[in-house]
Amino acid sequence: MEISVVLADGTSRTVPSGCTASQLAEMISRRLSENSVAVKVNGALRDLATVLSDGDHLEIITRETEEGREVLRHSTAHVLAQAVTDLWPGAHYAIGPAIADGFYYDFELPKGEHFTDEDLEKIERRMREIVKEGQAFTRMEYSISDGIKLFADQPFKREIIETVAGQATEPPDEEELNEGVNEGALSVYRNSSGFTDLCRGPHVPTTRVLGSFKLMRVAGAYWRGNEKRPQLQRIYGTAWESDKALKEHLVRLEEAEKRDHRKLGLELDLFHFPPEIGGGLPVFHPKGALIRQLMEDYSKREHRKAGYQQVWTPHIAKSTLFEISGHLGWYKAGMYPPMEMEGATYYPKPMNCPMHILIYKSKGRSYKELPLRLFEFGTVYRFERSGVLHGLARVRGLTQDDSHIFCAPDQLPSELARLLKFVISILRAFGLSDFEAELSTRPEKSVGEDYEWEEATAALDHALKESGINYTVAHGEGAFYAPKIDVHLKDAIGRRWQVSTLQVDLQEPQRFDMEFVDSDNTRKRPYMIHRALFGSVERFFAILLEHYAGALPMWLAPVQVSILPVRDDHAAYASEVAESLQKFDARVEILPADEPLGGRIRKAKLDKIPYVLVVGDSDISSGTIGVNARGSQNPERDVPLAEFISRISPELVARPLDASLD
RNA sequence: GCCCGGGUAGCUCAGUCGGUAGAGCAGCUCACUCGUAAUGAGCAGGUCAGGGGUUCGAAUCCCCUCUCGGGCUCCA
Repeated sequence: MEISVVLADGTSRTVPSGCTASQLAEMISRRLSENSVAVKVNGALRDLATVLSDGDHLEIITRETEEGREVLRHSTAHVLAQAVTDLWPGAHYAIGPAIADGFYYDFELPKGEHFTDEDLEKIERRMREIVKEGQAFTRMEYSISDGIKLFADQPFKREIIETVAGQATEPPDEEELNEGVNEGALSVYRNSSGFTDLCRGPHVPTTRVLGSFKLMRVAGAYWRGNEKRPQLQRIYGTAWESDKALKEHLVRLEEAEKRDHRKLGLELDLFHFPPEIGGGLPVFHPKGALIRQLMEDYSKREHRKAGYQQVWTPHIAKSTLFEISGHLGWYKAGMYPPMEMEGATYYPKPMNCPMHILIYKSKGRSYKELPLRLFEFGTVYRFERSGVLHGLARVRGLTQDDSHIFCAPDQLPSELARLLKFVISILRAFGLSDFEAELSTRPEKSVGEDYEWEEATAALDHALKESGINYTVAHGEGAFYAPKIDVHLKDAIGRRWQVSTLQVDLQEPQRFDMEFVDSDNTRKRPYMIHRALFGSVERFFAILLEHYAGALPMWLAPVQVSILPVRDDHAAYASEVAESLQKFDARVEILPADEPLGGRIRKAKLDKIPYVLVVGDSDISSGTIGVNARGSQNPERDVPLAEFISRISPELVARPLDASLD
């Protein structure tokens, strides 16, 4: 008997009945067979041991594809659990999925034991033994009741099974499906040594195909992500299709570490976090403050051009304000504690919106004033839990480039579209170009009328379509009072950061009883849009530093040109050159000749100065300079000063070309 | 907040078995005056995060606190 299957390239192939995917791969080529880790049968991932049926559409998954890596990682996680249960008999294992670049597995050790860093080496050694043994992964199906017996001494596995079996209340979620539980039957994998795990699979045929992995770290993780449940020990690892790919990944991690804004902040003398001030509260040194100022100045100018009016509001306000706004109701945990003064209670503001609303309400508003766009670099304070603080990316005192736009209901779609374009144009001006947006819709727990939500969500959707930006819809991920758009960007080494956020607020205009007089002389309620563009200046600062690895574009560099006289007697000429450049608003420093030139070059390079100029005898006589540009391997000699000035003057002016609106 | 790991000079780090603190860079002084990624010498710099305990003796062992990092949870 023979059957016919369809391969990924569309061709048909006749194979004997009973043929498995792995046998098919062997028939096609030895190379394919060696590189295959799983198979997609009619679109579903399966083990290579799967017996093929007539008419199946097949795609052999090889190890270097994303899906192939996922299988390798998942199988490696499985080996990790096996190693841990070998070394700690009685250890409970919970879940162990593949994740970006690797995998993890959560454990609970007997007698309250915890893993230490040294244990990772021990576990890794055991894993390598298992890999060497070439243990086969075999898939089996169990009934729910047999499964519960099988995992009698594995409480977490049992809980997963019981949940699905209806002995608990929750329906199966994605995680449980991943773990191999489905209505009525369990999918279980057993190694040849007897280790058994609940798992949907697929897995590689034997552990021998694994090996390019490394355990990275141990961390705490709550069972099912719930901080009320037991805290387990999570081991993270990375795994790849080859040692080469693994090594490349480790090099990428090193590269990312070099770009860490906390490290760069220290090296380039930009900011630090004095313990005397407190966690999450940075101070900016002169160079860091200058960069901030350049960012803010540019932003302010563009906001003015785009029809925003800048406002200023204080840092604290009486509790009354936050009672009206509702912050004390739903955001209290995120607020700094209150201060009592003259019988009133004051809070540091966690957001600027209530104060901007008061500016709106300071007088009667006409439809002729709308949209009213208020804008502020507003510093807010939020009580972030100590464990979440992370350099400038997550702080307790932050400055939002915050805007609140009040418009008539019929202006909402066009205003949002305009706003999103503006946001993108500013982000581009900072040299960022890889964006993705996320539209978050109404969550289950929320307030407001259905028609309001629909209208606001449709307006946001319209804006996204107008902007042409790629976006996904995150169903039910909106704030409880408003749908929103979040803009994410990818930096130079592919990391995603969330920056801008746009929200259509359905609550605050009501809470503050805001209104305007329309052209028909009736009072109407304005719509309100919250918008942070950088997100926070601190965070955006961090993103820029990491994106550029500290080598900021000319217009943001705190020092743009470093001038190095070769000898002391060239100092006067160096000053002349400096003055000429300063006439064009260049930020210049001179490194005097009290140490050898090579040493000074090195310092300037480590400071990532865009242009290092060397001036000596021949330059004085002919009015030239030596130019050593950042990133260039070939310093230039005898460049006429005027020529250099005209070369850099476009760079000295803030902003790249596509920064303006429309 | 929770789990794991750290905290030694401004920075990066060494410090063995518990015997009382060390290097490089940075800083300062002096000399050197040099054409493209580290000139040399000298000086100064420390309550070994803080507190408590064990000990004849603690950077080192134990406990507590603070703080930083990696995660979890959280994130308008």
